[in-house]
Amino acid sequence: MSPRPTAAPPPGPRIRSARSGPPTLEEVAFAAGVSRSTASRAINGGAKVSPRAQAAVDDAIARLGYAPNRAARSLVTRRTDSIALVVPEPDERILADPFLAGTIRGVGNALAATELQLVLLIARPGDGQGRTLRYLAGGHVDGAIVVSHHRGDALEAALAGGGLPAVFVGRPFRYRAELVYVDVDNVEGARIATRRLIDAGRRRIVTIAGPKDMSPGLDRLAGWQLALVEAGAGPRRSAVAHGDFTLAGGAAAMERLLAATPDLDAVFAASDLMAAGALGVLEAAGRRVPEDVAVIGFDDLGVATTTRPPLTTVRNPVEAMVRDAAGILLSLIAGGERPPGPRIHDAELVGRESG
Amino acid sequence: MSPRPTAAPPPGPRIRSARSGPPTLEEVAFAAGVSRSTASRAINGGAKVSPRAQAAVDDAIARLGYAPNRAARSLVTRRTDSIALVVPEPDERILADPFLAGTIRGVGNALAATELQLVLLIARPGDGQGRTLRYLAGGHVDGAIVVSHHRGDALEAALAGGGLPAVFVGRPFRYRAELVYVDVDNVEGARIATRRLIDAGRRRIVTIAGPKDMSPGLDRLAGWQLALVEAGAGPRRSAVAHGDFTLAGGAAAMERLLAATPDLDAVFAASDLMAAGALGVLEAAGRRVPEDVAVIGFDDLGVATTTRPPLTTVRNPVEAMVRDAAGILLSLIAGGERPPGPRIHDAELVGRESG
DNA sequence: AGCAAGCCTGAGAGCGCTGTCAGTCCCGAC
DNA sequence: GTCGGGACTGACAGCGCTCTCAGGCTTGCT
Repeated sequence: MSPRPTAAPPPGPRIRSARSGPPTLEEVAFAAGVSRSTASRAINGGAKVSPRAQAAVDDAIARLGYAPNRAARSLVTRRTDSIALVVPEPDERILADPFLAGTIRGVGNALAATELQLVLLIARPGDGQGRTLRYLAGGHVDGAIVVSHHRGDALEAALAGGGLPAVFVGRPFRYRAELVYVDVDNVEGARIATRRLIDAGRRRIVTIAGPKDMSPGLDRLAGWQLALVEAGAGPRRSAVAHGDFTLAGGAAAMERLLAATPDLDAVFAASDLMAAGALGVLEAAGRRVPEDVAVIGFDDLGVATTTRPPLTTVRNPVEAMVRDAAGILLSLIAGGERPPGPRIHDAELVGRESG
Repeated sequence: MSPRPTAAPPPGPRIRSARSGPPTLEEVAFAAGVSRSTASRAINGGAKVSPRAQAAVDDAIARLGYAPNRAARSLVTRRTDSIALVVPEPDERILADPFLAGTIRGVGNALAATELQLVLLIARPGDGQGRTLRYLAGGHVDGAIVVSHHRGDALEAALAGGGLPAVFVGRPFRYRAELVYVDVDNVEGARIATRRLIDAGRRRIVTIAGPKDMSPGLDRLAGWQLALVEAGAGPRRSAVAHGDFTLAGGAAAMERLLAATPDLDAVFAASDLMAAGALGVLEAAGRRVPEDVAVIGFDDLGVATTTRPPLTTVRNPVEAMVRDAAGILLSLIAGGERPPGPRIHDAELVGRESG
């Protein structure tokens, strides 16, 4: 019983505390004149609680400014009411920052309607299996959304067990049937971009591909190849240069391409940032865009409109994709069935001036 | 004692142990042949624990794959071992995404060495005092880093009480002595940028300022004015146009400026994104950059190198700034003294081609 | 050899909350 | 008037962990 000494400390100076900590359920119950159990019931769901008791508790909560202690609750319910967003360390070679921002926005939106909190886990590369995995396995979150991982990420293996509900954003490099993921249709996106180039009469279409250890890099390269094959033009080895999704990487790749295939008249870059890098090199080489060389990028996450000329690109619906992932995760956590296959979002061509 | 009924529930599909949930301290202690207390001591700090016991516990932990239950620990220690990163909803008018990414990277780095977790709180605009404030006040985190808020954010008032250790990144719009913050020297940054323009012989230097309800917007405007006054040239009213830190906003502002001050020969934009927008308008208007009009931006967070010509700009050391903020917060949480004043980082001019 | 002083260790009491279980109370029905 | 039953309610047992308290045991000193 003893509802804790309600001694009066110096007039509670600030927002919370200065008293002996935030109010507890015990105090709420006391203030409402009911038992702890009833107060608890009134707070959660309110089934089997008389309107009178409910009102009393609600009132007490408001008066005291009560907020349930998450730790205590989670200790008994075994739920944490928070999910992890696992992102790779945003190093130099990252897909570009806008991607991260879009991701966060998407998850944030999806979670806004719930009481779930977002715990950001930055998977540091050197860390390997360490911290992140331990945290995830430690039952500190109810589920996880994993973004943009590289080949060999231990996460995939660890999460494949299905112990923890998890959804990947972007096809896991090493696919396993148990893994749930959402993605943009990278192959198709690259295909339609390349197709546009072909339809415009370009004859020597090269590509700046992404890293070989990231699925978007691979898939976009495949789409480019596919389009060429469909058009009856087998791609040439010298027409591919790998970049690392950065501006500088794109520029370097463009230089290699120019050297290997001087007669190129179009380039499909696997990311806008790389396309931007290519633009610079092209200009320095005296090639006009799009007159001499058409350029198409991928992502449309911001950079595409800042370049000159503005980039024709393929829209990567990050936000919708991530919101989707969050929705699936929520359902998984609620005990829903694992969706039969990945959820692939359409990639849409955005025509601008570069190609 | 009873180390939990090892009844066999339907084959627990969990990632960890098919037993009943993750291992507990009790189990570790049992495996190590010591008491729960000793095991606990061995895990935390290990003071007053014999090497023998310590080794036994370490071994047991490794064997069992034990990870402390955060909820239980936090329930008794009253610390949550997590801090909040409060970011505003990244809406259209946001300072630009790279800022967010840099922020996250900075905090991540600073926290990497600790056991602290990062909880991301997205302060939705419509939400007002709601969720975010309640969460912060609810004792769910040990401290908070608050980023880039607008005028009137209720956070400032709520956090000024000092109940929760908090550090702002960017000068709070309504400054209070109790508020701790780190910032880049916006005034000085804008001043040196403008000064460079003056020294280059530019005579009619206009500015695309930021929104009037954000401190960086105001401060950068002030720096521009300061430089002009120092040079003996009072700024003219028509030489200022406010943008909203976006590309489109910058473009619109540039158009207004061009109309109001056709003879302008230099523009200082309060952000690179706005500068990029201005670049487009300038080109469309047939003004060459930098020959006819010099352009300098602010931030150097990525866009500056993708524009043509590349932007001369002022580097905003976001990452260092945020890392600094995290350091201060950590010290605050540890009971350290509140630093006497804000920590202001130097803004550095980065010369490129636009001005 | 005897005693104080450490050094380690184990027992135990909760932290705040939920959920089970056994009532209590008030009905209408018999 | 009594009884069965539904609607609510309160007591209580932990969830897993930390931390205070008392020891038990080894040392160091006299």
